[in-house]
Order: sequence, then C-alpha cells, then structure tokens
Amino acid sequence: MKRTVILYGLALAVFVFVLKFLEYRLIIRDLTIEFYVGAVALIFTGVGIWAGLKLTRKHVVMVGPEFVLNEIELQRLGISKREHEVLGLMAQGFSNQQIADKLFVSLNTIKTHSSNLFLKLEVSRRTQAVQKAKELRLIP
Amino acid sequence: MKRTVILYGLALAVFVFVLKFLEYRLIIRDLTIEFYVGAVALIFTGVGIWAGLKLTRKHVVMVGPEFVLNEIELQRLGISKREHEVLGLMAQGFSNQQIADKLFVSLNTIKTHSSNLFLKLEVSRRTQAVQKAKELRLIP
DNA sequence: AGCTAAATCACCCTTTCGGGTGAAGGATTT
DNA sequence: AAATCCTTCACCCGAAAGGGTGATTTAGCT
Repeated sequence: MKRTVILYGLALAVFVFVLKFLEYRLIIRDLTIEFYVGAVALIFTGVGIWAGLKLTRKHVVMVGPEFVLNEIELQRLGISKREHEVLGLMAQGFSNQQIADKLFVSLNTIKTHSSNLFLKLEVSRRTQAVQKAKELRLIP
Repeated sequence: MKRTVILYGLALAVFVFVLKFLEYRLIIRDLTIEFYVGAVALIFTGVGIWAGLKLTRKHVVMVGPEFVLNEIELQRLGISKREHEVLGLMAQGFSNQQIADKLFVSLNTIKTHSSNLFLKLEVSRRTQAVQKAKELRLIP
C-alpha cells in the first residue's frame, strides 16, 4: 500500500523528467498539443488501472464455512439443552452407553432423551436424526 | 463491458473538447505546460482506476462446495462398488432392511456388506462409518 | 404455593445391528 | 486351470437401539 503510493509518485516524477528531456530534444515539437495530451491521458489511464487493481487486490483466504447454531429451529422443535447435547454426541458416532458414561447418567436416561429426540425430529433411527440435525444446522 | 468502453471514449472526447474550449478562452495560457500535463495525468489516473475497477468487478456467486469423490482413498481402503453404494444409503439413514429392498438383495447380503465396510473403515457402528466416510469424502 | 417443563431412572418388549463363520456362483487375472 | 476378488446368501448369537409406560426430583414461571 505505502510502497505502491511511493512507486506511483516515483513513476510520475520519472515521466515528467522524460517529458522535459524530450521537450529539450525538440522531438515533441512536431506533434500538436492535443496529441501530446492524448498520449499522456492514455498512459496515465493505464497507470490508473494498474494502481487501482494493485490497491484493491484482495488477499482472499478460503476459510471453511463456520457453524452457526440454528437456535430458531431448535426452539421450534422444542429440543432441550440436554437433548441437544445427546444429539451432538450421537452425531459423533457414540453409542448410547458411551454417551451415558460421558454425561454421568444412566443408559435409560439416554434412551429416553434419544426417544424424545426422534419424536421431535420426526425420525426413527439415529442416523436419520444426525442427518436431519445437520440439515437444520442443529449440529456442526 | 461494451458500454464502459463507449463511455470511456465519450469522456475522453468531451475532455479534449473542454480543453480546446479552455485553450481558446485563453485560460490555460497562464499555466505552464508541466502543470497542464500533470493535471491531465492526475485526472486520467483517476479515470483509469475507475475504469479498471469497473472492468474487473467480479460478479461472485457463492456456490456450495461441490462434492468430489475421493477415489484414491476409496481404492486405498479397498471398498468395492457395491459396498460404496451401501455406504451411501446408510448415510441417508436407511436401515439394512430398507437398503436390501432398494438394491433387490437379501438382508443378509447387506449385513455382510456393512460388516466388511466397518472392517475397512475401522469402525464398529454405522454412525461412525458415515462420519468417517464424510471426512474422507467417500460420500457427499 | 402451584403448575409446568426438564431431567432423571426403571422395566418391558421388539427390532435392528454387529460379529463370526461358511459357502456358492461369477468375473478377472495370472 | 488355479487363484483371487466380488457378490450373493444363510445361520447363530449377543449387543445395541428403539418404542411404550410410568415415576421421581429439580428448577423455573405465574
């Protein structure tokens, strides 16, 4: 950015110097003032295009689409915090027993939660639940 | 694009006309030729920037990252066509029985396929298989 | 204080899944 | 022709998942 501005100023200075030089060498005397101005206009249009592109060149960094929880849908379906938690672990491929261990509750509790989840998500298998939950952006 | 070029030419013509007009009105007589050229240079630098940005403005359409099958990984794990097919249906939340019906084979066949899949994917549950398959881009 | 939703757990029963083994037929390769 | 791989199917068994009902405790809201 700063370098570009400096370069631009330098280029302009050099150009004016060249013009002066040419003028003294009587080379441009043969040309009309309009042609002269036209040439300058064209050259600096090019310079402008170059400068403009340089200055606005975006350094695009491809970043993965970050997950934003769809809380509206979560509320609409009436899924509780605990159920959502279970849903998340389910999506990570854990068995009900493993989920129970992780949350320090009994297997029956997890079964109840998952049953309620299936009702609310209107599915009948955990793979479907995971799939639907991802579609609705309830889980990453 | 075409319109921009026409506009540019038009602007240049108008500018030259204005210059001529001013010249005749003896207004620019007071200024040195260097100042005159500098002004033209500055103005057309601006025009160049504008034109450059106009011409290169990208109409970016956000398109979802399309799925490309990771055939290398598929071969590396030695997953057959049929197994891959079963894996896809599994990821869509179908039960083994439903997959069997879809592929017109017996339930036992699907069980064999899924068992082999779990071995090859090094998992023990279908949810894990689906998760891993998605990570490895074996399925959308 | 009373109501309600959430979370917890239990018991029952059925279905689905997963693991292991075996085997037959077809296609491809060596 | 023999070896190998894929696909298909069968049977058994145990583990996991799913469906239904009911009950208790806790927390939040009116």
